[in-house]
This record gives sequence, structure tokens and C-alpha cells, in this order.
Amino acid sequence: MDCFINVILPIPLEKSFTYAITQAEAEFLKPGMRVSVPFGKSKIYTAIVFNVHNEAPLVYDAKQIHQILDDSPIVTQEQLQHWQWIAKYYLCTIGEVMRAALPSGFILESETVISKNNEIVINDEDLKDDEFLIYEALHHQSSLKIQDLMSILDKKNVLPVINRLLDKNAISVEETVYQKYKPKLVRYVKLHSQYTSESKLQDLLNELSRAPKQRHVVMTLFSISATTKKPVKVSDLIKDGDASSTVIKTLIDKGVFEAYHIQHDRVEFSGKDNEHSKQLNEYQAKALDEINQSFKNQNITLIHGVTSSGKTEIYVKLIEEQLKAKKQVLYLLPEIALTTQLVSRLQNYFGEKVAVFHSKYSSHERVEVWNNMLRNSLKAQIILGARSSMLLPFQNLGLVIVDEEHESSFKQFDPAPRYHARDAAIVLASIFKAKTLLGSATPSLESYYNAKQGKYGFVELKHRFNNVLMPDIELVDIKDKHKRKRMNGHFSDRLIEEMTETLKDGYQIILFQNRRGFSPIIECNTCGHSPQCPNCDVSLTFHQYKNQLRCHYCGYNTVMPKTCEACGSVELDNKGFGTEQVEEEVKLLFPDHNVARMDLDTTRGKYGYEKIITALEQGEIDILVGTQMLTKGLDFRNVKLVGIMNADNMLNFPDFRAHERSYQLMTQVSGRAGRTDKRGKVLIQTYNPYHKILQQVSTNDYEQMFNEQLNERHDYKYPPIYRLIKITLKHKDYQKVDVGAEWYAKSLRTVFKQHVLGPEFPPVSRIRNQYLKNILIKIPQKQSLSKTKEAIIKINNSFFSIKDFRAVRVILNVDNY
DNA sequence: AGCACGCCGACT
DNA sequence: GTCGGCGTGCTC
Repeated sequence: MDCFINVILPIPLEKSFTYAITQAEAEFLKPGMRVSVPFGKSKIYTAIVFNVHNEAPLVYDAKQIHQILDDSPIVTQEQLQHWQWIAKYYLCTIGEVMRAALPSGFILESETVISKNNEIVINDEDLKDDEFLIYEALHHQSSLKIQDLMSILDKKNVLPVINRLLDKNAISVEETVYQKYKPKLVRYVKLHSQYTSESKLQDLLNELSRAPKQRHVVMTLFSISATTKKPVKVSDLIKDGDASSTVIKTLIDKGVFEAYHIQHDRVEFSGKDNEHSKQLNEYQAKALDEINQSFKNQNITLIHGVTSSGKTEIYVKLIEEQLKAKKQVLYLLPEIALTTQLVSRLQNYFGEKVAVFHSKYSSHERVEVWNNMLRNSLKAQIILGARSSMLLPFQNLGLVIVDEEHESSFKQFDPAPRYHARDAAIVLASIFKAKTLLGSATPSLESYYNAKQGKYGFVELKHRFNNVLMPDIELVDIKDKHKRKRMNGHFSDRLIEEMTETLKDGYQIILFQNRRGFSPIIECNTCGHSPQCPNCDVSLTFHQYKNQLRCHYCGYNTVMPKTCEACGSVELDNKGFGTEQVEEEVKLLFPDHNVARMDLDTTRGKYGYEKIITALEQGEIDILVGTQMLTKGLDFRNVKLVGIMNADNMLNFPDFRAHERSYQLMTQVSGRAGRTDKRGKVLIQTYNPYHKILQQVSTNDYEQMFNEQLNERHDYKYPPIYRLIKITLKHKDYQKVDVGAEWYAKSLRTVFKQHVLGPEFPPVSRIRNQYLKNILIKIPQKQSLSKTKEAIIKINNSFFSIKDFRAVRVILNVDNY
């Protein structure tokens, strides 16, 4: 019988692809294994086997697969099920989910390799210049890659040359597939077996008496292996024996040492799990009990615990229970909160059972975590990670914890799959019949709403740990302060007073400004011109430390001009302010104290934030100025004062969640103040101190905020009452986007009537030279989600059947909040 | 998404 | 004349 497989390819195509396999292969292959398959004219792709079957495709001949890449599945059944759900729910292809889920080390790539045809000799005169260059290069190197050709010829299109050389029979080309992942091998040495006996050893040492360096290395090898009783790494020997690698090489060459390799994990934890989990206080213990009660009849429970209430300790207890039951735990956190702080805290309890996973991991490190999980290794019992870690191959998941559940960074925006990790993790948990715990000091409206509706269980924790008081929040009216000339730059007299006081007492300060750079708009005082990004529809932000104007959307930058580019005037004014300017003003106001800044610009690189956080913890920084990053559940013991420089720009942000977000952001930053014994102080500077959100922040009244916001969402038909799907059209031609969006919206309206909003240009209507236009679909609760999506897909397909629109990119974003 | 094929302007 | 631009169509 003819055998076939359907495969998932890592490309955004709806269709499933069928390949022919032999009977033997059919018996061997299982869903979740990788195969490499020829695709198109010359490419070889890595594909995942979806199913094995006997139904020959009707309209085409299936190609043979190229190779089988695994002995056993590297993707589990549960993952395949989860991937399908994600693709269906978030309106993307399963190939896109595969690409997001698999570490790139698993996806092999084919490469065209060119080599010389040695059977015939070509006369140099028969070759043109570029052909000769390549042919000549092949005399020195046996094979060349496309990349090499490009650098030899210094041009992009090398295909014509290859084709000409092929015609002349001078070369041959071949597709080679290579493994990207290579296990890390560590070099070890041991004494050669011929020296095991005492007397031989003595002989050796005598022999080496005239080579003191070598003798010393041999002695060091003894002492290391005597103390550690483990194999000796070459690197350790070099370090401890103060030896050069040449000496070791000589010893190996002489046959005194024997070298060998052992495969090592790149992700290793080298501490000890010596700490026992802490005793919970009465409130925590009660909350834990309530969670366990709630889990008896709910699969999902929300814990609303004020900042610094010790939610982590409760999580630790829950994790302990899961480990006892030999189940895995997934602990999801926003990327930025995944610092050494929390990681080492958990590792202190659970040691190497904690595996960490986030976007700054290299592909190799990800492959290792993945493999550990496939083997259900002891090292992979607790997965602590950012949103993408819910795509890992869990074996027997028992509990999912989503901490800082309200964080918008759980939602993936670009590229597809545009999933929300919290919601997708809930589905993952349900596949495993596991429980999910959502935790936050400021729950998202949708989760709180779900809890209120009885869809989720609900537990509250209203007391801070150690009975620390909630910070005292004071609103400062800067409109009034400006009028009365009580402002010094962007600092009110109140803020300066409190800062002086705090510094005098030896405590630390955090200043929050939700904008990076020095000032977001430069404006000419004479003609009103302000520099714009050439690729995007935004004004450029001034970054003083590099004396640059930069675009925060595409990264474009130029030198800050000395005079206005339009009229030549030298009077350039700064409108608005960012973290850089705050930092600078602080330096002028408090020249004797150390100021640091924490934003995207200062935290690039793998250990970016850790450096700053450590410096703050060690007391090297007195005042930290930063953006949102400061809010992500960091625990700073000695911070007593938090200043929010300007609350208005976030409140006035044009988004239906602006108020909810502002409340969450301000409450979270405020929570950084006074986390130990002393009561913290928070100053919020605003032009509008009577704004209801600011009042609710200052009285810590989540409930009131929730009720008011929910009413608004009800009135204006927004989540959680209605669901949203956002459709974005994108193209470099303004006309195409405009006409296309009108057509699209009109078609949608025939189905969804008044629930279609737009099309509308977004606030930034052009990014990287691409025009954008949005359409929003609101979905009432009683309307079927899957039917809605089917209708959208149908309209989307007819959109692309119109020739003029084919080049327009359409981005479907489900739950775009 | 890639990638080939094919059709048009601008340089050796 | 070729080189390289990007519009169009296809991939089991």
C-alpha cells in the first residue's frame, strides 16, 4: 500500500502538504518527528510529521521525503493539539506556530554548495572575469557557499554566474542540510592508563624533573581529582595549575595525558537547593487554603494580592505540592521580571529542578531546555519563563502560574502567532487537565470580570508582608505649582522636598517617566517646523547622550541639527520630556548623589537590567530614573520614595485601556516604595489631580476602578463585555491601503453591520515606509466566536482574489489588547 | 515566507 | 547590450 505523511512546514501557508514515504518509513515515522522535505524547485525544509496515512493526493503527485531527522518525536501530541488551537483561535497558520515554538536549532536549513568538476579541465580563456574568479577560488577551496560567492564577486545576484559555469560543466552544485544544534563538548584530561601503577608514576615524575612546568601540571591534576573526585576539565587544569594550553598539549602528545570529551549542558545551575520554603503568615496560609479549595471545583483561579503581599511564597508552596505529585509546573512571568532576583530565589528552594526560558537565551540553550523536557528530566520540573515558554514540550503539567497576569507583554504582537500567553497557557493546562493560577496586584479587567462572573475562582490577599503599610500616595498639582512658580524644571517643590528628606535618611528613590530619550519633539521657535522621521509618520525624539534624533518606531537616527532645517533659526525648543531629561535634571538638583537610568537604551544586551538592578540593590545608586520597566515585580528593599513625573501622558493615551493601564502602572510603581519596615511615600505629579483614576490610585481602590471602567466598557462596547479582532492593512502605497481597507470594511459590514469600526489610520499611520490602516470588529458575547472567524476568513480570501489587493499585507489580531 | 520567472529602466 | 529593480505566481 502507498504510504503518505501530512507535514507542518514552518511557513505561513494554510494548506497541508503531503509527501510520499515507503512502507518501512511509514512504520517508523510518528507524528511529531522531524523530516526534511524538498520544497519548491531547490529548497529543502524541516517539517514536522502531522499524521501518517494511505490517502494518495488526487490532483498532484506527492514528492518523496528527503530524510528522517529523528528517532523519536520531538514534538508531543499535546503540543500538536495546542498548536492547532492557537492557529485556529488566533487566525494564523500552524506553520507560524511551529516557527514560534521550535528553537531555531531544530529547524535545519539547506544550503547550496558549489564544487569544482574535476573531470574536465576548463581553459581560463573560455571563462569570463567573474566566472574565472569563482573557478580560481575553487582551486584553493574545495567548496563554496552562496554567501562566499557573493563576497568574492561583491554583488548580490550570483545565480547567472552559477548557471553559466554549470553550462560549461565547470562546477557542480549540491544542496546540503546541516544541523544547527551542536552539543557543547567540554574537554577533559586524565592520566594515561599506563601510569596507573605506583612505580610507573614515580618513573614519570622523575622523567619530568627537568620539565618543572609539566611536572607541576601533573601534580595539579592529582590534587584536583583528589579533592573533587570528578573528571578534570582542561579549563580547570589551566586555571588551577597556572599552566598554558601548550604544556597540556605537550603532555597529551607525549602520551602522559589522555584527552576526552564529555557533553555538557549550556544551561547549568551551580548552586545548592538548601533553603526550605518559608513559613507562611496567617493571611498567606489562608489564601493558600482558599486557592486549594477553589481548585476543587474550578480549573482557573485568580489571586488578587496587593503589592508586596508575598504571593511568591504561596506559589512556592503550590509548586512543592506539584513536585510531590511528580508533576511539572509552568511559571509564566513578563520577560523583564525574569531577572536573577526571582530566578535565584526559586533556585534556592528547588535547585536545579528550575529551568529558565526566555528570549535572551541562545538557540542552543533553548534546544537543551527542550530536550530536557522531552526526557522529562529532573532539570525540567519547574519551567520559569516568559510567554514563549508555554510552547515547550511538557510531559505531565500539573499547574500553571501566571504571575503579573495583567501585563500586556504576555500578548505577542508581531509576528504571528499573535497569542496571549495567559489565555493560551490556560488552554494548555486544560489539555493536561491541570490547574491555572493567575496572580496580580492589579488584575486585568477581563480576569477580574471572569472571576466575578464565577468563571474563575477568586482569592484575595489584602495584607502586605510583615504588615508593612501601603505607601502614602500624594497627588501634586503641577498646574498650580507652575502658576505659583514652584517648579524647578520638571520637579515640583514637594517632590524636591521629599527627595531631599529621603536621601538624608539614606534611602533610595525611584522616579518614573513613561518615555525614553530626552524630549520627544523638537520644535523650531521661529517657523514651527519639527524634524520628522523619513520612514515613519512621527516626530523624532532627541537623545542627548548621543546627540541624536531618533525614531522609536524604525530606529532611524541622525545627528541633532544645530539650526532648524527649514528656516535656519537657532532657536530650537524641546517639547515634552523623557527619562534622559529627568536624569539630567536630577544630576543638577542632587549633584552629590548617584543617578542611574533604566530604559530600553540602557538595558540592551543579555545582562542589561541585571547590572542596574544589582547596582541598586548594593546601594550604589541613590536615584533610579526609568520607564515601565521599573514596574515588573522587582523587589527593592531600600526604596522609600517613588515619584511619578507626569501622570497625564499615560491617562490621555488614545486607547480604550489607557485608564486601566494607568491605574495598573501607577499602582505597580507605587508598590516599589517601602517594602520593608518603613512606610513608603509616592508622589504623583499631574495637571489634573481630580482625575478619577488618580483618586482611585491614591486610595488604592481597585474595586471602584473596576466598576467604573466596566461600565465604560459596557457603554462603549469594549472588552471584557465585547471581544475584539483588529485587522490591519499594510502597504507602501497609500492608495492601495486606503482603497483596500474600504473594500474590506464594506464586506465586513455586510456581515457584522454596526459592529465594524473604521477603517481608520492609526495615530502613527506610516511605519518603515509602510502605510497602515485599521479595522476593528466588535463581537457581542452571544455571537459565536468561531462563526465570526469563519466569516472573516471568507472575506479575507475574497480580498486576496482581487488582483489589485494581492500585494497588501493583512494582519489579523484576535484579542488585540 | 522564500524563490523563480519575467518584464522594464540605467549603467559598464 | 547586461545588471538588477520588483510585480506575480507557486510550493505537496
